[in-house]
Amino acid sequence: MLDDDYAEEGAPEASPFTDELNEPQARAVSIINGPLLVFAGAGSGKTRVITYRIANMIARHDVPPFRILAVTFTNKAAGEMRHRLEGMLGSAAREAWVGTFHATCAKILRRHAEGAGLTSSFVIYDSQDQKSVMTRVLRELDLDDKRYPVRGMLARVHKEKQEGRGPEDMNVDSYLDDAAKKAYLGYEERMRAANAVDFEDLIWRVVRILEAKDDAPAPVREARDVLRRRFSHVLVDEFQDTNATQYRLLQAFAARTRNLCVVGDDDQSIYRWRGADVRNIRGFRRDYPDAEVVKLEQNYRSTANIVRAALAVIAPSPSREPKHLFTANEEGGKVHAVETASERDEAAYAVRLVSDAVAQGVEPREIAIFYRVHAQSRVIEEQMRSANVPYQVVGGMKFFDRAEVKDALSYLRVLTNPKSDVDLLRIVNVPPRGIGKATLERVVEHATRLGISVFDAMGRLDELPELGSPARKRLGQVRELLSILAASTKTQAPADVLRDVLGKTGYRAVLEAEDSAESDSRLENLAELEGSLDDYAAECEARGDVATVEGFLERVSLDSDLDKMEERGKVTLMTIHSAKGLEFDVVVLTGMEEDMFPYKGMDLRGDDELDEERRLAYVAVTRAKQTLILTYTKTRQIFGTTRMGAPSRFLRDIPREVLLASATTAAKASEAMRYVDAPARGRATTAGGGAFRHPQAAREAPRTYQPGERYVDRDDGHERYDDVAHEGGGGGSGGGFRRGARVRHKKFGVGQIVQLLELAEPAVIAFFPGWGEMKVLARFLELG
DNA sequence: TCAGAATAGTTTTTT
DNA sequence: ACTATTCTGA
Repeated sequence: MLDDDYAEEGAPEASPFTDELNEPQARAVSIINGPLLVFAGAGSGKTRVITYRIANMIARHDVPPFRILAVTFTNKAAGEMRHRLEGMLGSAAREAWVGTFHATCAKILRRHAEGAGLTSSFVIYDSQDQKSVMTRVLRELDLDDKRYPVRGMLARVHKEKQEGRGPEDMNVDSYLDDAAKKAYLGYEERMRAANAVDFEDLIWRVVRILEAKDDAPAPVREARDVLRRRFSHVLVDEFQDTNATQYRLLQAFAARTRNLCVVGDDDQSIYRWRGADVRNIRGFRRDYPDAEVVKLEQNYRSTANIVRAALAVIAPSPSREPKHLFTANEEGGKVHAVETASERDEAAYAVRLVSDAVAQGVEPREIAIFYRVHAQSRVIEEQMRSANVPYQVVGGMKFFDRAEVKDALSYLRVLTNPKSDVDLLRIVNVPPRGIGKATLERVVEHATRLGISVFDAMGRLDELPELGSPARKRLGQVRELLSILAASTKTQAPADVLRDVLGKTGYRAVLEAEDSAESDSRLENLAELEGSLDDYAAECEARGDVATVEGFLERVSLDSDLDKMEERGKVTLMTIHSAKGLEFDVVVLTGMEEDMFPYKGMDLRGDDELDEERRLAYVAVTRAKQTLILTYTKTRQIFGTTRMGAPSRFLRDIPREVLLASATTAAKASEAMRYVDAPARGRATTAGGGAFRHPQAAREAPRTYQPGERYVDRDDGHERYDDVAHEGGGGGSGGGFRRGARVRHKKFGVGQIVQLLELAEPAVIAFFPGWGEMKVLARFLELG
């Protein structure tokens, strides 16, 4: 299987990176010099190829590890890569630069802060912080936030930055452009005064150093020359997700040697809305016409049926790089498509499925439930909790987004960088110190006028004669307090600094005095934060580094999942976006309805967005190794109102041979109930037992399918099968009680039996309109 | 200054 | 329906 040239290099059998590579994989591993473009299909062993390739460079070709730069988009991917490299090469691997774009650039900027016009204590503003800055800027510009919403303006600024344009480079063709330009200028000015950067800055500032001309100031040129010589081999994963500046960064780092390897899959480009540009892949061929191209097309992850489903989903996508994903894996079970009655029913079904899988011995960590938007997780969580299935939600409200944690972090950030206005303004009156809005506005305005930070303005209160003496005194006290705390930052362990902050500011005391469930949970969260500071310190010590508050803060801003994904024994709930790069034995993909997936926001979405949704569906499907279940509901509560949904077009793209369609009992029962209610409006009732069959089905001869799959046809043109999984329950107990029978309950009214139960006494699950599926003892029911 | 009321705005988000 | 922010009145 090995590439000939590669084999000739005489790999001893024990060498870990020659084993089990197919031909294109081996080729990708063996080409270490010159530009290389690797198309890595889903599940094609990409991570292995990347790590083997790096190992090959170091162990066989004597490339010094510290000359290697490998960039990823997530910390998880970087961590995984580092881990595998260490497994192959031992400690030598630690010298290679393996990290995310942002972490790598942050590290470089700390080192070359002067060349970037920063001081090394700069803070990284997250999107909340950025929003505060922009809000303030727009207010100062007196721009109407109806016509110029904060989010929109911020998005515009980020777009400009991602494409490497400063405010002065902007095209101004409209009032909106003009406003955006002013906002951009104001935003940059505020960020500068705060010694803060956003995520885009991290990349772009390094690019600007690397691309500096010879007339640049000396510190910039020095930094540039150092950085240009820094790496001999550059590699990037998930190349389809790079934006313009990120691509420039890679090119600049690799300019000297041209040893640039990009690995990606255009079919998995799902971050276009965030500035990622798939065209970079085509651009790469243009920029490096001599690039070798390798395609990894064999899928090792999924069953043949899942691969077939995936290919069917992606096939209609236009302008794809030609490639032929295939697998030698076993056929596997069919992909299930399950119709459910409501999002609650859908969630309940997903949870039932998950517990069944666990009961059958599947590791919970090998099971995931996906959804398109995070809002869908709530119902699922409820069902998981009531079924007692341990789960974890990835993303959503993060620990570091909690108000009290943000407060504490803001204190820490102010202590390391008092210029950080967002942080200072967040905590200046927390806990309440009697500093009012009017007072702060005056100080902020003064700071803006002088182009200085709020903290600095607080040190020049004598320039603000209009301030009353109580306000003056209180502001002075805060400044004093912060200075005292800042002094201890230098000498104390990070966790002690936090304890000091919570104590000396009275923050903890206020929460303790409150003594509510809410305040208790806040205190707990703060204790957890202290814990994570301790963990951080321990880690640093193990590595022989000094633990600093700054170091911790950087990690917090760049690590989204400090709360690790590694949790054993838990089922994972997450959006499809966060599932990229992962794999699970069992995947339940929920919300497969038009409007939900493909997602349709408030405005009509164009073809490009639709294509991206399609790729997202492809990503979702290709996460599954063994079992894939797609669920959709007939009705869904959205913004308070109930919406009827049609099955997703992606569902319909999957060929029938690989699909097994079914419906939950509730879905069928709700259908039946609609029908039972219908006679009043003139629809004839078919005699006995036909409750699950739509009237139209009675007129047509049912088509024959495999045993166990009873065909159900309906006038919406879709085909479904009876739910095999739930067929079994309840043999023949109970006189007259049988599936489909109409029953009356004192409280719930008229309903229909969906399942018979064998409990201590006869019981059933019955569907009652307005109540849903209820478990009731038979003695409380009458027939009819 | 603060609490309760009104109101707006609800995608995805590796960093 | 829900929540996170903003407004308003005491």
